[in-house]
Amino acid sequence: MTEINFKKIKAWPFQEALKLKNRISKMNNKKNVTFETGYGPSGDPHIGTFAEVLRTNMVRNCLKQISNFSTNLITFSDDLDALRKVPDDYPFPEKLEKYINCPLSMIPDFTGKYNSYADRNNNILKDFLNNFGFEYNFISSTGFYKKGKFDKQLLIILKNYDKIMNVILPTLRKERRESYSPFLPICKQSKKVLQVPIKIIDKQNGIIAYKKNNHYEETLVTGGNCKLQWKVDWAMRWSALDVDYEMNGKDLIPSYELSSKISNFIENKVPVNMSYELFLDNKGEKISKSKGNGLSIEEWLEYGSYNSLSLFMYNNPGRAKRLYFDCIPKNMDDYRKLFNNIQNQDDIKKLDNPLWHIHQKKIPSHTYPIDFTNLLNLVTALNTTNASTIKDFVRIYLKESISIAAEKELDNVILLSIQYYKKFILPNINKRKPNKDESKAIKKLVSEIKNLQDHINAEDYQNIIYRIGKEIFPDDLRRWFISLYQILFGSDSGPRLGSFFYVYGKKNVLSLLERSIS
RNA sequence: GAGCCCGUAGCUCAGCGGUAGAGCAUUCGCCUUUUAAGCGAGGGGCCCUGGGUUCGAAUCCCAGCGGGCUCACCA
Repeated sequence: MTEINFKKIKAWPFQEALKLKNRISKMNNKKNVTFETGYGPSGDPHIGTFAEVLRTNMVRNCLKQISNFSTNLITFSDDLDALRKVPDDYPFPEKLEKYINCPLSMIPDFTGKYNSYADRNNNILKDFLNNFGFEYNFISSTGFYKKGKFDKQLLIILKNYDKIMNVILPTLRKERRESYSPFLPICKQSKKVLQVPIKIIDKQNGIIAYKKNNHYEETLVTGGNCKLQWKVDWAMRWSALDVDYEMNGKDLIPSYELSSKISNFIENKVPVNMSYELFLDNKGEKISKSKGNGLSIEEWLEYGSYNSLSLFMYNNPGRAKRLYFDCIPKNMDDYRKLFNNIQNQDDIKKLDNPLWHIHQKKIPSHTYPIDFTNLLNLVTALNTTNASTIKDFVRIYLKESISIAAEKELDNVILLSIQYYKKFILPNINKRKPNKDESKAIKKLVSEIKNLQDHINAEDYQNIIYRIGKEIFPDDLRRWFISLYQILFGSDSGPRLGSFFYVYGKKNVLSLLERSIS
């Protein structure tokens, strides 16, 4: 095996993996490395959450490449967290309204398919992750709290209650300081997560009390009776789950710093961290579920491939990027370019190719045989949503035959291009009406085509078009073609008409022409 | 107030030590049929400014000037 100097690899996941390896190497007896991504299932999974898992997995993949540590990736769902607001796009808002401040995992799923509201959102995320072929350990916060898997850390936090409060309180406003507590008791009657001041009753046995109506109610901090306020919760998880690496959006940089300080009073475990920039919508504003701006995972996948989405997520995580529909064609084409590049790259150069990271070093052997933008032009030019017509034209264009595997990719990308065309191109197309002369010529075209026998070839069509063009625009044949494109397709250029008519079929051609002059 | 990101062609951006790049836009040329699903050729740049490091800086470091976002309530 040749020695590779990984410091020279520029790809960011390798640089992150090196940072992590250096840290881990200093620890004694460390054999397994844990990556964590956390998310709150308060609504449909956000594309940012998804990006975080994707990117974390890329770092994990690189660490495997440069070291012998075993690794695992935790996807942690903070589903004991309370519902604060009903998502705008939720189908049953009035039903959900009643459960404000209740843990997400204790709210029923009103769609009737899952065990709970959180379970639904968790499963949608898991489906996405599975489709991308990730290995991960999904952890439900609720499950861990209830099984007592956080009890040890909860007791340590209670023991160091004052020290932790001293770290947190200065970061809060006066009003919030009055009510703040790292422990949020879960009311046994209302099931609500309470944000109330607490009194410590028994540090040893983990008992606290909070004011309820006119008396003090006692509760255990352990066993899922209390949840931690999230910054403390985060720090607690690092210890309890032994987290070595975790990313976060730049909005959480101050929280990461605070949680790092808090962890000094738990078990002193702070993961290697990377912060990434947030995604922006087409106006340059942060995308969020509540605003519904930007793009969701589903929306991307409706018009673009999984791989194009992965590529977008791979590129420049440290930069604020506009995430909008127009990113899709560019990333579809970039993917194909990089795919072609990687075929001839040596083993070291491959490590810098985004595809190595996207595919977790298992590069596929084929991809779609035509650029997406090219295909979009074609679909636009043909002005059709018929997949087999489009495919026939792609065949003519490619000339050489394609493998069955590539053909499958082609079928898929044709469907995506049709979706894209319907949504973004078709609404803007303006076919114009023919003028008197043009109308006459098209009528003549119709009657000549009608008189031909059924199996006409492309050349025959082309000859008729030329002949009629010469009669009506003897000095400017070019204008004849442009006119036809404008009238039939709503654009100034298009496919060679003879070939198009041939592929499109006599019946379809006649109806297209007749419609244009009606 | 603090933190993060960005300033490169008209626009959107890539490049991140070794000749300044792509797509779109623009200009010109090319259909009596051999890919107009366009094709070919061009124009367009103090790589924000000023210092530093270097044989060499758009690229690395420092300072400044612009622009944007985020956090300081919740997560």
